[in-house]
Amino acid sequence: MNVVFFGTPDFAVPTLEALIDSRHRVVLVVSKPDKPVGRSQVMMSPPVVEVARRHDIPCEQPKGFKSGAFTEALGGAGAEVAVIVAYGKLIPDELLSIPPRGFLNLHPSLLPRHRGPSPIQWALVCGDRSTGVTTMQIDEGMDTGPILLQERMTIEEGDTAETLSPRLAELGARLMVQTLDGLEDGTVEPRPQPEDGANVTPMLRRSFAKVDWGMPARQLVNRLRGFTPWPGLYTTFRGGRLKIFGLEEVRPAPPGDEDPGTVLGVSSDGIAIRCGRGTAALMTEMQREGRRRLPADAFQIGERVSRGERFG
RNA sequence: CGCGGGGUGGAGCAGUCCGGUAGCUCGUUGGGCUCAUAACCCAAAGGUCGCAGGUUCAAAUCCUGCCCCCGCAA
Repeated sequence: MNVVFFGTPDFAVPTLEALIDSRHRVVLVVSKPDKPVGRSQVMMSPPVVEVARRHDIPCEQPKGFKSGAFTEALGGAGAEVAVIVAYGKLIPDELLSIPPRGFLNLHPSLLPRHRGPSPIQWALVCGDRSTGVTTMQIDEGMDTGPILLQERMTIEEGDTAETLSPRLAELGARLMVQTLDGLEDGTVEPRPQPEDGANVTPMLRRSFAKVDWGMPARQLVNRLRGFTPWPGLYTTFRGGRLKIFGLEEVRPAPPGDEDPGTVLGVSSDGIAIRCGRGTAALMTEMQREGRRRLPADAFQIGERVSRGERFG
């Protein structure tokens, strides 16, 4: 089949490459506009665009869909189906009917669980033991369309969004090719999503990164996993910002009624901090603003954190 | 030119504003103590103070340029 591919970040790259290598043909790639990146604000193209260029596939990077220019380009591409993987913009309903077979989406969760914009991160934040990928047909709702194929994946104890994303991207890439093959052969049938177990994940926001030490330790650890590498986790310390890169729950938690954020003790393993509901967490790796990222023992040598001091 | 912090023995930091023989904690090495120890005591080694130039009797410290690392914001 001739395919139009919508995608932007690294997560979308494996699917695009898998489609290029498949029996289908990518006739047009659509991605978000270039944007300035980094401290020096250099203009950078999205990863998907880089791949498209390497394969000499035509590219569109519309700023919006209001003008008819893009509608025309989409219609003129002559594709039977559109595939969306982490494009980053909502497709207006009036475009959905342009490709004869509609729009397909690769969603990195086991729908209907974790609909919405940040399913990978939220699976980790919720402490899920497994997650997966779903291919589906797009309808007017938010990730509510009929399911085509689904595959489960185990979440490892040490997984973060950073380690889980590429694995799901690879799994999803294979699944999307299977889905297209199956649609073409008539062996894959859309089936409606159950409403049971559905939830919608909120878009990640910068403000989520600030630690609330009143949360139970386990929840803070899960948030760190889900928010790595972005937006991360930080707390305030001696008037500055302290990024947290390593956090473990202390079990069993030492007894006591200190305020959340209080330092319970310091060792070469890390700094033990009181969290919500009587729990405690051990901060094992951190970074002061302007400074380098450090393991707890090195941090402690320079900073001399003492028992009773407060974070947050 | 988006805003800001930092580069000082192997590690992490202080010292820079108010120039004057480089300091703290940890580590390393040797010795001691101990049944023993990552614990304790004593001692030692180890530094072109990011690079280049300038001012000065004298520069980690003041001035100029450059390199590298990082936080914020995008």
